[in-house]
Amino acid sequence: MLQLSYIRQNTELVRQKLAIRNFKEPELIEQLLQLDDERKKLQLESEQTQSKLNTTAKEIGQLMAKGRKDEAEAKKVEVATLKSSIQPIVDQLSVVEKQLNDTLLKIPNLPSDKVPAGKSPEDNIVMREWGKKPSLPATAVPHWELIKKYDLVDFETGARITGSGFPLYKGKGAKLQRALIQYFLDYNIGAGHTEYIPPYMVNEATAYGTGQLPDKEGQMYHITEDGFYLIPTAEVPLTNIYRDEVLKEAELPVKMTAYTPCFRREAGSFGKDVRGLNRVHQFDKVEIVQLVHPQSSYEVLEEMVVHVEKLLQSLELPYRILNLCGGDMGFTSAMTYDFEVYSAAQDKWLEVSSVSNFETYQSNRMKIRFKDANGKNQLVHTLNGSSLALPRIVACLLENNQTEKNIQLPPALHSYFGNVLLI
RNA sequence: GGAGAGGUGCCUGAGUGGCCGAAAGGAACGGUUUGCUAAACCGUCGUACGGGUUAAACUGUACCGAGGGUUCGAAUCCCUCCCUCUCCGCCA
Repeated sequence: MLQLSYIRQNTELVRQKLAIRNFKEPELIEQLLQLDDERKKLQLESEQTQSKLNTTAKEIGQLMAKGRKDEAEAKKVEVATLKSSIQPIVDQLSVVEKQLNDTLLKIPNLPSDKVPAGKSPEDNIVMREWGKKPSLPATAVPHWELIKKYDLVDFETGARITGSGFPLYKGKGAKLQRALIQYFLDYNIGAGHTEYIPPYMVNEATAYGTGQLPDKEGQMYHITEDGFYLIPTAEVPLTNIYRDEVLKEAELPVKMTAYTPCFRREAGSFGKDVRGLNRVHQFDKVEIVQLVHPQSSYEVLEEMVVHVEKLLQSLELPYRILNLCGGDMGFTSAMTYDFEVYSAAQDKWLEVSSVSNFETYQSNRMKIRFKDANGKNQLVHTLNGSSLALPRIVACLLENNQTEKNIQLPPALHSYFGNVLLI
């Protein structure tokens, strides 16, 4: 969440930036400031009374020790009065604090200066495009047909085991998943990321930390009996590793990576564009997360973009990079680049990675700080990106590399897959 | 799942009702000393939100796993929950 002190000091700027994001409830800012004023007033009042109460309690102790019982009893009456006068203030204070917090949770992150204004995906800016769209044989078919032809993924059985959108990978289809995961992880480790295998379920506090709650409640699978959520991305457990920590400045940047399955309910997305692997409820993804010094976060964002680019290039998949406009960006992001690969048989761009800088939006919730040179605690900036989400990569690999008789994987995968051809 | 023990600051660990935001030791940081390293010595060494100030100084409140309760007063007593450890059971 945003920092209240920042909103207080830069109210006008905050309003302007939220407008770039097409934020629908600008009146929340005004409410927030009013609530904060009220909070301060109540806090001051209750603390002053509490202070008096505390000193009186100490005096009673001293009087008792000296055996001056009557005086002590008189003081006790005094304390009782103070206590009854403080109670309504404390109650009111907690109500206001709750409102304040709830309001703050409803305000999205501020877009950075480089974020274009806009309302919908049409307003995203294509930064660059790489690679040549392949010319496919006349017999070329979309990946869901290739999957059948080569018996790589069995959607029907997956649906029978669980439900639609839970693919059952099989044979070389399963092996390809494993090869890609291994390849992506090795690549990230090579760039200095520490590998983790985190829990795949998280508790409520963790889901709040990265901002999945309360904003995206309906998108996560919820295990109500235990109060857990299935992770929609490794970002959630990874970033929360450092929740409530104060790092040393020298420990930055913290670079992490993890493979995890990801679970998404994607409510309301049924219908279009959901065939085959285009959109599923359970998918595999390798994620990178960084905690960095505020000064370098935008530099790191660009580095992460290049990092993902090189990975896509090694897979020889044509891609383009979008600078997401304010209206299309996620709630918690200050700036996001989306990566889309070209799916030749569908003639479509499919999103395979999203690289974002959250600045202090997440770290403020999670209280991830570092001690700066002056000994002051500052919030770190958090960033993350996919490198990469598998299903659509698989879809493109299959489609773009199909020949009349087989599918030819790019050389980068050979040592991971064990041979050149995928049949 | 059953039985027991326990959760205190960066770490170890003392503290069983007021003198405790918390002893002591270690680590870390700054300094003195020193041919270098080591050692020794001195100092600093929690967080959040307020008040105050140009900024400090200074100051208030809260926090000893979380939430309630008892009490004039709670790290300390009571209740609930969470977590960790040991043993047993079950199980990949």
